[in-house]
Amino acid sequence: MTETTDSLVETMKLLADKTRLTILALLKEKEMCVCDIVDILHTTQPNISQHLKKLKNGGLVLETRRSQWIYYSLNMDDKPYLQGILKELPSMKDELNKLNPNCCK
Amino acid sequence: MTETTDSLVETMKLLADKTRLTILALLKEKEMCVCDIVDILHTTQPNISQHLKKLKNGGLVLETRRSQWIYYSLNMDDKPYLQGILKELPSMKDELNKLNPNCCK
DNA sequence: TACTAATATAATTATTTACTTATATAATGA
DNA sequence: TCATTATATAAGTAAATAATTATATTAGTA
Repeated sequence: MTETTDSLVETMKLLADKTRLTILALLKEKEMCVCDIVDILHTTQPNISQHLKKLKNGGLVLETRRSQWIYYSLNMDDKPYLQGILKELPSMKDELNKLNPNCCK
Repeated sequence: MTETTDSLVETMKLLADKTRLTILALLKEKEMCVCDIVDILHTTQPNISQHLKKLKNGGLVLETRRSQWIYYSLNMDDKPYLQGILKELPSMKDELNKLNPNCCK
């Protein structure tokens, strides 16, 4: 049940960035496509794309393609301690309401 | 009950380093003085001292001086989610047994 | 097939940060 | 007071990394 210190450090590095932590907070609400996330976080698409890649490689998110959109979802399966961390973050519900209705349509 | 994202990021940065994470794993077992930690981690005293300063500033450890030694102890009071993270780390009990008996004496 | 939209990748740059070496401070004891 | 031990601080360097800009890939559609 105990992880190696090295792999835990790698996971903590993923969480030690505001953009990535906010992405995880968003995905806690619901799965989202890249354009949704770019919309909310006010940064560039390549920036989000690179952060998502890191989160995916670290096993924190899963991706599914549905036609031209790629949806990302939170994966806490093998990291139960994530729940306690993400619980600390403020709710992102307000941001979800502001989503561009033309995104992923 | 929810922290700001910024302050959570700062805490995650503190955890995203192998030396600091190992220090926390050690302090989970018992409070220790600087020379104990230097002994176990095979690095230099200034290096440990600087890591301890960061952990202290981030509120993750407390320090107490007892004559010429300064003891550090884990402080999870306002960060309950730390428990779940540190639980993932391997036990440090073996390292404690190897401690130099002349340290802090 | 050509065009557009969504997303990923590559290369560059600037910032952050861990570690090292040298030095300073603080406490103890002769 | 002087010497020693424990710890902290300062300055410099090298490595890691987030963001930007440009370009590539993939899917859908006319």
